[in-house]
Amino acid sequence: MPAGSGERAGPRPATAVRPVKSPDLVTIADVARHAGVAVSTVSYVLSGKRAISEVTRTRVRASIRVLGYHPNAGARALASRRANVVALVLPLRSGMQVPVVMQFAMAVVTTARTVDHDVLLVTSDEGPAGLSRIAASAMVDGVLLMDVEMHDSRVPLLRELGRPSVLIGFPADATGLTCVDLDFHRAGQVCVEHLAGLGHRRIALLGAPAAVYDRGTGFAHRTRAGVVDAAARLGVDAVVRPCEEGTAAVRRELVELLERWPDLSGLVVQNEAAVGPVLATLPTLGRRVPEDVSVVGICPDQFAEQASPRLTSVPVPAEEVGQQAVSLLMRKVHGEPVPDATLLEPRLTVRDSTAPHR
Amino acid sequence: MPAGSGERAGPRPATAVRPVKSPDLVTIADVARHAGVAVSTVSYVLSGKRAISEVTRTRVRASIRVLGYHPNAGARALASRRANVVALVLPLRSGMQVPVVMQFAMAVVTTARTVDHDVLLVTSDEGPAGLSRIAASAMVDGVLLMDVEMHDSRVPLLRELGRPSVLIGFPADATGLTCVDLDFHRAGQVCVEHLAGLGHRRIALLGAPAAVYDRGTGFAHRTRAGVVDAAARLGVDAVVRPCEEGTAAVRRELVELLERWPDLSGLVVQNEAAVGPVLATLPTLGRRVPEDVSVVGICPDQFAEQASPRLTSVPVPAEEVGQQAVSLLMRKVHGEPVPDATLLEPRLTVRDSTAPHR
DNA sequence: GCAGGTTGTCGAAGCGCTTCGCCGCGTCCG
DNA sequence: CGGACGCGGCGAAGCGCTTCGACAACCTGC
Repeated sequence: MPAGSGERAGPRPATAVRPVKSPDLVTIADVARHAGVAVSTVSYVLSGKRAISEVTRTRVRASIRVLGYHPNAGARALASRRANVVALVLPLRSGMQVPVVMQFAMAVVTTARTVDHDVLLVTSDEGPAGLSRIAASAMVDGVLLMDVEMHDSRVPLLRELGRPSVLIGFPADATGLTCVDLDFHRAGQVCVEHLAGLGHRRIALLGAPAAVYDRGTGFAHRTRAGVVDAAARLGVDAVVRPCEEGTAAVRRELVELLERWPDLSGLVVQNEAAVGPVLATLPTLGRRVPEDVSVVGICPDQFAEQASPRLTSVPVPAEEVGQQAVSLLMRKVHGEPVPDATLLEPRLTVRDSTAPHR
Repeated sequence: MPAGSGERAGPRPATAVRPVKSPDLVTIADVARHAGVAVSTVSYVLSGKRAISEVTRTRVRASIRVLGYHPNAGARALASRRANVVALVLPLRSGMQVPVVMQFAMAVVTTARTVDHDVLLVTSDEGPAGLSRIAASAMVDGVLLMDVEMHDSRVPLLRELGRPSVLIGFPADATGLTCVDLDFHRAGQVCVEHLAGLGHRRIALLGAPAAVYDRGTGFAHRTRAGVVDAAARLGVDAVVRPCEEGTAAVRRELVELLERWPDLSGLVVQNEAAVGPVLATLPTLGRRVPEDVSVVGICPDQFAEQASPRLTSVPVPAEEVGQQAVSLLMRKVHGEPVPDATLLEPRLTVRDSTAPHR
């Protein structure tokens, strides 16, 4: 070793040290040498795929810690044919429920980390090519697809790819696919049941923006179906309408709705961005919440809590969906069988925005 | 080829097929064979690092297309010591401006793709360990850090890491770091200048939630400073207050503010979640917008457009910041010099929520 | 007509890791 | 007491790619 190369009394504060070799580099070979064992032994200590004696194991672990060793991801992927990375394919477009998407993403990342995987963020606007690239380059072991539409162009591709995948949301034809989502159909029903139970006989669903329905996004359609179903079954009149975002649009919609059906007394709102405006606007139209009109939201709890009055709601359990999705994906990656469909039961939380019909 | 191995009328729905060879595989060797050249030649065609004759090049390209070849990312990373991936480190916590963050993320992904890079999503709640792991495992060529705080614990670490990095936001001590952001200080000034120009003599800044200030988040502090500066310079009275999210909190805040300073006629709102409530609440307190009170927002254009009245605002140019960040990062990755600080000039768009003081 | 460049292509040596086969032990059993 | 076996460890063969040096073949210009 060149004398005194390790320490410097120079002015530089950090970054010093950096032993002998080039920038990064602490390879498994370094660890092996330091611990006085073979490279393969270190590998086995790490993977646990073969028995290693207690004593060697601790020695190797110590060397790893001392040297600050982290396996090179590329090399590992190459040799093991496992990248320990999953792709998260997010839509990138208007009308999507941004905070919910974010919650999903975060839940996915967090859960993935607990099983030693990282997350590659892919936008679907790169289209099929993006998916193929990711898959073919073996960058990822599996794919998580969000915001799936009823007739989603990515779905057939995904089938061909033959890579483990899990969809968050349901396409029209889910054959051979693994899907997870809140049971929106049931969620729609639950909202109506709640309102009907309070005696409301005419209700409205204020849904996602029209573009979302046109795109055939599953959750919107399924919620609508659930609302219509339950209404018919319970004998209440339900009118469903898409709703654009923005205070002005919401006001317009409400005015029209109340003009046409003055006896409207229950509202289901499935549009995060509309919740605030709806609650703010109703009083200005002479309808108090909940005295005159009861409002149920399908939106994150955070919104419901912050609204005033606090909103009775069915939250989208983003966290839970994200966790489920990752754990299903991991099972597929490991070749285990998984159920095709996982529907999470909606839970309605009663707060201050709903009351019995007068 | 085994006769008829491609199609199967069997009962299994998907996952079938799996032609001849093992799972994935179309390697560079396959391409070379198909094109009748050496492996290295294919590599050079791909990278353009050596001259290849027109004729060979097209032949190779054709083979690549025919076989649907995509280079194995792991192998490439291993051999070239380049992962072609950048890490995007996002905060995961309350009080953050979710839609803006999302916009950043999307801009980053999109821009990264244009320079042939992918994006690994990392949450900072894994802490320093996460960063070290990512860096040491050579998964990424560079790091993008979002939502940087004034005294951010990740910053010293980042310095030591010696990996190319770019921060979105500014820490207190930015020595040796590359940072990009909207010039929030200037943004605060611009808002005040606009209001002062309209004749308003007492204004308030309704800022981010208190937690954000406590955390020492740069943009909040810098905006506040800008507001205070400009107010002093222009001789207007400015009061600054943090503001929690939620309709109720906003109302409380406004009531208090107006009680204490009845002559308040200008409001700067830097809190996406508060914009709607503020505009909805002011009229109920007997203040029309913009006749009695002028409101300027620092928030995404989308919010400003959807508000009613349409909000005069300084948007956070997430798209531009994202692009800048990526392109700076790429230059660092390639060893080129880059400026330490990139401050984007704020642009104020006048809409319907501000008017001359009466 | 030949030294000295180009230009285009090839072969081979790794990059850092996993994994397979092998082997020297100590144990257990027949 | 010898063969079978499990345990703990080693060495080496790749994984698919990039890159370096070599080297034909083809120009130049004197």
